[in-house]
Parts: sequence; C-alpha cells; structure tokens
Amino acid sequence: MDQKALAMFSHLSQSLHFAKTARAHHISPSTLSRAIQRLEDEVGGELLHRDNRTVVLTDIGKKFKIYAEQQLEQWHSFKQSLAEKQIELTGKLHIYCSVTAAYSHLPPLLERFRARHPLVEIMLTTGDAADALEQVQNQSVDFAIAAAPEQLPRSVYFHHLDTIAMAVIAPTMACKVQQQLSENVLTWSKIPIILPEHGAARKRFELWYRKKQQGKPMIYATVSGHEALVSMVALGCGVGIVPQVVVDNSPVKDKVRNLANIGEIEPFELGVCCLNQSKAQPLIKAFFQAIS
Amino acid sequence: MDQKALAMFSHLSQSLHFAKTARAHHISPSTLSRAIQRLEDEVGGELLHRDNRTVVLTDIGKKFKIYAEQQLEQWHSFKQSLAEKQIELTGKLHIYCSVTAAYSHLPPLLERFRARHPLVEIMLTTGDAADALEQVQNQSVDFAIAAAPEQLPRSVYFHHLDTIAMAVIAPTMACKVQQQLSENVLTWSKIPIILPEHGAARKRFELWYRKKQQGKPMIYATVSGHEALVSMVALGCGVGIVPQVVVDNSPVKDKVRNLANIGEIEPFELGVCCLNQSKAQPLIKAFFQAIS
DNA sequence: ATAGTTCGTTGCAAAAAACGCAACGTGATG
DNA sequence: CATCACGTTGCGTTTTTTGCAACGAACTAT
Repeated sequence: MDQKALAMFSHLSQSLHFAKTARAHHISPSTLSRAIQRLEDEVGGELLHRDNRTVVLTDIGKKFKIYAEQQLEQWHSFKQSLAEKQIELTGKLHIYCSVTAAYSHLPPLLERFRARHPLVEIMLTTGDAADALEQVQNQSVDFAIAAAPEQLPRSVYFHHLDTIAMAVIAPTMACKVQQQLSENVLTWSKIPIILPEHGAARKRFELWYRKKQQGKPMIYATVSGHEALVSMVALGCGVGIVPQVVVDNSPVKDKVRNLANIGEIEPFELGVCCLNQSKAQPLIKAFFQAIS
Repeated sequence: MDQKALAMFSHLSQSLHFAKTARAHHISPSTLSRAIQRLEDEVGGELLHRDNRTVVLTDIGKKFKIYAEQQLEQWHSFKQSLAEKQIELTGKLHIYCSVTAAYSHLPPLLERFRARHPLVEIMLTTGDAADALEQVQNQSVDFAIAAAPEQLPRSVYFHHLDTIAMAVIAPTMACKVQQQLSENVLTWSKIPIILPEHGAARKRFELWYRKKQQGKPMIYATVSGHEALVSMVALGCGVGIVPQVVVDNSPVKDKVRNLANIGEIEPFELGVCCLNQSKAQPLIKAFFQAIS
C-alpha cells in the first residue's frame, strides 16, 4: 500500500495489461502480479478480474482507482507544499552528461532543481556516454546522466529516466544508398553503415546486426557523437544507427528517413547514476527529490 | 508509507514518546524508531525533533500529521464504503471463548461482524481460557478469544485485542481478612488467598507473589472461573487475584475493593487466535476484516 | 558527587518480505 | 495442430525489517 503500488495499480487500471504496466515500471510481470495481489488482499476484494484473456476493473477496482489516484495526488501536493518551505541549499553540484542526453533530458531536470535551489552552482561536463560510469566511480563528478550498462556495478545507484528507442536512418536524397535500399532483396553486407564509435548505441547495433546473419557489415565510418552521425547520413554517405531522440532533434531531420520493418533494435535505458554512498549527501539527495 | 506506519506516526505525534507508542502498537522501540526514520526519509525532512530528552513535532511534522490523519481517515472511509457492497457470506463460524472474555470483549466484535454478515451462523463455546489454544489447534473451533501464551506456537496466528490489567481485591465487609489487611505490617503468608485454578491469571499471580519473598502463600481456595472468585472474595473468604475487567463487570463489585500499592502485577494480552492456515478461509478472513 | 533511571538510537543476526527467472495453464491465432 | 500471448505460481536469491542487547546522553535521588 505504498505510493509505488498505488501508481502501478493506477497505470494498470488504464492499460488493463500486466506486461505493459510492468515494463513501464521496470519490474517483471510476476512482481506486478504479486503487488496487485497484495493490494487485493489489503482491500479485501478483487480489484481486477482476469480471465486469462482479458483484464477488467471490478466495481471495487473502480472505487479503488479513484481512491488510489486521490492518494497519489494528495501525496504529490503534500510534497509540493513542503518544497516551498525548504531551506536554501548552497554548494556545487558536478554533473557529467553524455552528449546525447545533454540537450534532450538534462534541461527539464535542471530547471526543476534550480527552481528550488537557485543558489546551488551547477558544473556541467559533457563527454562520451561510455565514460560516464567511470567518472562517477572516480568521484570526479557527483552524478552522471547516461545509458544503463548491462551490468550495473554494486557501488552505483541508477535512477531511471527514460527508455530510448533506436532508429535506423537513411538519406532521403537520391544517392547510391537510396537505390540499394529500394531493391527487392536487401543485401545488408553491401550497404555502407555509419556507426557510433562505441557506447550503448554501438552495442545495440552489433546485437541487431548479428541477428540478420548476413556476414560482416560494411562499415563506412564510425563517428564519435551522435549528432554528427545524423549529418553524415543526411549527406548520403550511408545508413546510420542512432537513438531516435537524436534524429528528432536534429536540424537535418528532414533530410533523413527512418527505415521500418528491419527488425527490432533493443532500446536502452537512460538514467541518472551516482555512487550509492553519495546518495545521503544533501545536494544529491535534494537533486533526486527534485526530479522524482 | 503504509497505513501502519502512518498510524504509528499519528499516535507518536500525540504522545511524543517513542516507548509509549511502541508499547501501544506492540512493537519494540527500535522498530518504531526505524519506521519513523523511514517516513522521514520518504518525506525528505525531519518530522520530529528529538534531543535525547524531549520529542517535538517539527513544522514539517505538523504538516505531515495532518496529511497522515487525513490519509487514515480516507482509508477507513474507503473500506467503509466497500463494506456496504459486500456479498453475503453464509456458513458456520465456531468460536471458543474464555469465560472472562465472553461478556467483556466478544459482544462488540460479534456485533460488528453480524451487522455485515447476518447470514453466518455463530456457534459459541465457552470454557477455560487455558484450553483455548488447544481447541484451535484441534480444529475443534475456527478461532478463540483468549490470553496470549508466553510462547505462541508457530502454527497459530494471534490478533491483539486488548491489554488486561490484573487486580488484587479484598472484601469490604468486616471480617478477619479485613482486619489483617489493616495491620501495620502485612504478613502475606498469613492472608488467605483465592486463586484461579490455572491459566494466565494464575501464572501472573505466581510471578507477582515470588517477588514479595514472603514464603509460601496461604491458598484458601482455587476457583475455576473468575466470576465465582469475585463472589468468594465478596463473602469475606480472602484476598483474590483476577483481571480488573472481571471486577468491573461483577454484580458484587460493591462488596470488594482493590488493594493498591502492593506491587505491579504484569497485565496479559487478550486477543483472537486461529490457525495460520485457516486465515485464508472466507469466513475467518471476513471476521478479521470486520473487527480490525 | 555518583549510582541509578529513563530515553531514543544503532550494531548485529535472524526472520520475513519482495523479487526475477523459469515453467505452467489457458485461450486465441494461423 | 502447433504456436503465441498473457497472467500466475514454484523456487532460490536478494533485500528489507525486526527485536535484542548495548550505548550514550540527560535527568533524579541519595
């Protein structure tokens, strides 16, 4: 009966789909199933009737949905009312940010934080996403915004922000690549590909390409920095793999197009990470409070 | 941030005393301390300022108190609104009840339960409190109302109802006992004592008497059934030990008086107990829902 | 003074709760 | 008929919670 369980129920009562809600909250379906069972136990009745094919809210469930959302709303406004009375924090907060995330995800976070703690000096370092964890573990920075690695080190705390979909893009202009793509049988090994130098996006590509079993890819270029990659694709150099969000924000997005039906590329998770031991520090604690 | 934690905070914010609130909720002070720490962590600020001598609500604490009590109230009224729409349960519910508890604690419980489930047939068996657990473990009854034993068997679930204070009572009429009690130096070993045959009350007496270190007690009579005991005391046979609640409800309560300043007798815990494995049964579940 | 109390907190080990994985049963789909 | 999608459950592991004992601080009584 904590906020988390109520939020999950609220989401589920809209989606009526355990797997989707579980994904949205980054838990396994079984965990969600049990969380709902716990709620039903506490309420003392069935909240959702599930008959192996469909999920529907029961009468009790409908009432509880209202209750749950009222609850969440009240908790939120309670926190809000406290935020106004907070003592002013001062000091420096050193943030490391992957270029990818810097312009898409950092601004709203910083905005919320600065609104509450205007006296805190923010030092922003941008760099390669792959180095983010290292920077955090070095204690060179207080925290970083980066993709979640496959294996999160024990000492690092990761707070999820967003799920980043990957996109395969091609130029829209007439060029050799365009021609190859329009052939009936796509021969991937002959299509020039432009890749990020390393990092999460690169790993996602390798995984995706291996599934195609079409021999070695023809790598036209590797680029450090996703934005430049979009430009190269726009110029007609080849097909590129980048996070969708980079495409959406690119000034040349009209000159590239997404390729569909070419197999799913696994998205990656973007989040804020810091050392577990640093979570208690006032500034870092305040930051997490502000953004969550 | 569950109902329990909020209730504890609410109580604590009134008592401003960790030990008292912990006792009231049947947990250790350390558990309470940590529960409050968890709340403070979730809220993101100190709720109660404690300086090793005093406990006071902070500003945030005052706000949270309002929030918490609103929460509890809403939860309660939500449950209330559901209770009206409950499906009718039918069947038999077999209750074993110690005589002591039968007239003091059972009626309000049954009343609440019957109001919601009028079709359930209730079978009440009264008997010695000491046999209650056995009856439950035998599955002779669905549940029992009885004193908590020192060692609760693993298989048995115990739901606390009340803390029962013990009383030492003497006749008010002029008699030999009365005379003995008015002497300057009380010689306990010469005062006739009337005791319950066995059970929690008897054990409490033995503990209490041992502390006095006055040799063997002079046991005038042992009685099975507390009510009869009060009568014997009223008749002037001796001094008796019974739960205070028995005295209060006795028809002869004017003919006995409490002895004070004779050392504390440890109270015992009265509650509802059933087999852990039976808790899931609809009728038993409904009963616990109705009474809690 | 000083020994004894009363308080709330913390280290620690044990118990309980929550979690994810894998397997399952059940309808729908092709 | 095989396959798929979906929610649930058994099971071993990890995380969280709990009570006991010990502690330090601050009053009280002798």
